[in-house]
Amino acid sequence: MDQDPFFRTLRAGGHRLTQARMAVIAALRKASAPLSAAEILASCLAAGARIDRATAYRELEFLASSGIALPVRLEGRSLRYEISDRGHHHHAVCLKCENIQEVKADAALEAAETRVAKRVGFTVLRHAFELFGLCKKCR
Amino acid sequence: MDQDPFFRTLRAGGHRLTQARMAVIAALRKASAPLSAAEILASCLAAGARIDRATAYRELEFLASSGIALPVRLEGRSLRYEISDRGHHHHAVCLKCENIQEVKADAALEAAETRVAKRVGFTVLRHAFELFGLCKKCR
DNA sequence: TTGACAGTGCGACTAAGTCGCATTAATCTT
DNA sequence: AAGATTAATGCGACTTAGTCGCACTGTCAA
Repeated sequence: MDQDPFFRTLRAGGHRLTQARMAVIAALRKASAPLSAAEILASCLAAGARIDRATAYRELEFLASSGIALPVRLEGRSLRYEISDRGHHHHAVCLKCENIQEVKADAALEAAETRVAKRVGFTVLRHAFELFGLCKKCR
Repeated sequence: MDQDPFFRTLRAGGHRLTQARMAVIAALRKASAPLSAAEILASCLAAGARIDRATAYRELEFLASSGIALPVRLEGRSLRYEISDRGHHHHAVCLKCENIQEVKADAALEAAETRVAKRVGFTVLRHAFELFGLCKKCR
C-alpha cells in the first residue's frame, strides 16, 4: 500500500487514506471504461465498503483535483471518471452497445488543434475530442 | 413566412406552424451562441409567447429531429441548441467569461479524425471537438 | 492513547429534464 | 365559414444527477 504512487501522493499532501478513498480508487482501477458516480458507488458497495452517495461524489471531485481521477464528460451522458495513469487518450462511444473505447491520441490531430486555436486567437487549456458511432463488433 | 426554408420543410412534413414552434425558431435565430432550453424558454417568454417549460423541451427535441436545431453538448454544461444553417463548426468555450465561440471546421483536423477512426475500426457517425481555455479578450 | 480535524453520513435541497393525460388550436375538408 | 381531425400544448407530478450544511466519526501524528 505504501509503495502505491497514488497513496504516496495523497499522504505527501497530508490526506488520509480512508476506507472510502481506497474503495473509490480500487473501483476506478478495476474499471475498463470511465464510470459514473453511481456506478462507482455501486462498485464500492459491492466490494463491501459502506459509503454514502455524497461521499462518493465528494471523493471523486477530490481525486480529480488531486490528479488521480480524470473527469470524462461524454455528450449526453452524466459525468464519468477514469483513473489517470493511462496516458492521454480520447474516447469512441458506440451508439449501439454503449461501450466506451479508448483511442490513443494522434500527433497530427493535436497539431491540427494547435493550429486551429492559434488561428482564432484562443488559448487552449483543455480540449475534448470524441467519436460517436459504431464499434467494430456492432457495425 | 411561406418562403422560409425551415417553415417549408415543416409544412412538407405535415407539421404545424404553432406559436410555440415559431417562437422557438425565432429565439434560435436571434441567438449568437448555443442556448440552453431554459434560456430559449426565457427568450420566448420575453418575446411575448406564452409557452410552457415542457413545450420548450419537446419543441427543441422535435426541431433537432427535424434537422432545424442542432444539439450542442459542451462538457459541464447542460444541453444547448443552435440553429442548423450555419455550416459545420466546432466550439471554443472561454473558462473565464463563459462565452462560446464558433470555430470553423478544419480540413486537416477532420482528415486526422478519419484516419484515427480507421485505425481502431470504428465507424464514426458523429464527432465532438471542443476547446476550453481563454478567449482573445480574457487571456 | 488521545486530540485535532479531515472526512463521513444523513437528509433536505436544487437543477435539468421527462411523462401521462386532458385540453386547445392549427389545418383540412366541405 | 363551420366543423372535424389530431398535432401540439399546459399542467403537474415525477426522476435523475448532483450539492450542501451540519453534527459526528475515524485517521494519524505526537
